[in-house]
Amino acid sequence: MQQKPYHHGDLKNALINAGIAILARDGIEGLSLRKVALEAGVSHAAPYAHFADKQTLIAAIATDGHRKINARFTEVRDRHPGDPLRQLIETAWAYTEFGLEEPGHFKVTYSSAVTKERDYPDLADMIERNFEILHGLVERCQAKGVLLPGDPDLAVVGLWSIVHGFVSLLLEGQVSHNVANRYGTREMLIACLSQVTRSPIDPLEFAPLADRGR
Amino acid sequence: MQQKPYHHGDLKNALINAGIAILARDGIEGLSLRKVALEAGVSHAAPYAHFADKQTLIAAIATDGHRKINARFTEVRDRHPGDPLRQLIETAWAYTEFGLEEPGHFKVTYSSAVTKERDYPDLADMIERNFEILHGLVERCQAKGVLLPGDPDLAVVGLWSIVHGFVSLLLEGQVSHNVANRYGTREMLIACLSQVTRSPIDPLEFAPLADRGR
DNA sequence: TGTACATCAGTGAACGCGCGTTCACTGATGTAC
DNA sequence: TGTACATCAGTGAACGCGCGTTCACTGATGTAC
Repeated sequence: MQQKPYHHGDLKNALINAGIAILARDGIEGLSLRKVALEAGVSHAAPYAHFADKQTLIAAIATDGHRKINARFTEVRDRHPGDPLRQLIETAWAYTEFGLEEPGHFKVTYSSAVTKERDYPDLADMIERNFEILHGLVERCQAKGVLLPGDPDLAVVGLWSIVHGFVSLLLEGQVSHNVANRYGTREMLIACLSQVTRSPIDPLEFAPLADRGR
Repeated sequence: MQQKPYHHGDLKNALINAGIAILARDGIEGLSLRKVALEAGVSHAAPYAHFADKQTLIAAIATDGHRKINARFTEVRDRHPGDPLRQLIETAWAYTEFGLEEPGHFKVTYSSAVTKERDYPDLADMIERNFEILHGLVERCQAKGVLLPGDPDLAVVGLWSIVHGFVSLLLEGQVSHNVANRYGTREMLIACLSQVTRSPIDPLEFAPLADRGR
């Protein structure tokens, strides 16, 4: 096994993962093609064999982010069949966890850094699939009286707004320490969700003690 | 009146406004000290007479953003005394309008581009003043049954999350065209708010026809 | 099985650019006497 | 009122840096016969 084969084998995916690693280390501002190449152990021109330009790499990283979210969402949906309130809460929590665990990747995934979805069909496809998961979730919640009736498209926007806003405010350090020090992240999320939810949320059931103060 | 007096007179504020202009034209990525100086009609080293470094200028721009939000918030509060639901909706709308009218300025204002509030007392002060306005609003809403009872601090986080998330998703182009083309911005905002609100919102009262399709 | 050749992935030097920051300077202003 | 001088705001050249992208190249792989 030689240490440095001339041909990498799977450089395309290696570059995507290198990009994610850079995002984790240096944040969204620190993402450059040259760093990505260095991280992947390859010369700085090598990425151009796999990506037309920086934008295209970013689109691939965003697509990967949507894929990870998709995996989390479907896992939650399938784990709690017939329990829309639980699905709602755990889906929101999965989104929050992704944001807190990989802030840079999260921001790229939901930023306009990639403007033209039209040019990246894989990305547009994943975005739509995730929208449809939320759509189904919202419909089930409405059917059980967990959410108000009404156009589910609007309800998705409302639900997504509150969770996305919550994560964004946390990541940007906007939530006053006065509040964030007194409650755990999951507690705060559940407090946000209780405001939109039409059935009361029992804190003992949904915010186990293990999460208090987290 | 000579065209180019050697001394500007009010360069500090001129630089802040130049920065806001750059943000409007080139967005948050395009903000550089050199462009700001050029925009203000001054050599690129001149800003250092007024700001220690780029961070400090950004902090001043963010402070100005919070000040503008503060002006909008207090105006709304004083225009609708004794009507917390109206105050809630118009405060949310004022926030949304600021975001849509000045996306770059909005993003800088609510980003972690300036990390250490501790070092910018004016900024921290404005942030706290705006938090307190929201705090008062939420308490009035709770007292009238517009919002659920509970720790007002948590309710502020929930309310702010939904509005901030809504604006962020709009600015990042994440709201599917399928939805955004069918509803006006104000309609969507009010749909989001109806989900948190405990008193129903009459669309005819709060989303006048003039705003439909906007 | 062996050879010629096309194809492909990765290299390293080079390009031009805009950036934040510094530094010695200069022009204007204000104050002390 | 006039002069000397300290203070201050703005200038322009220069620094070193990292960036995206290009280009001629080279090493490895795969295929045709």
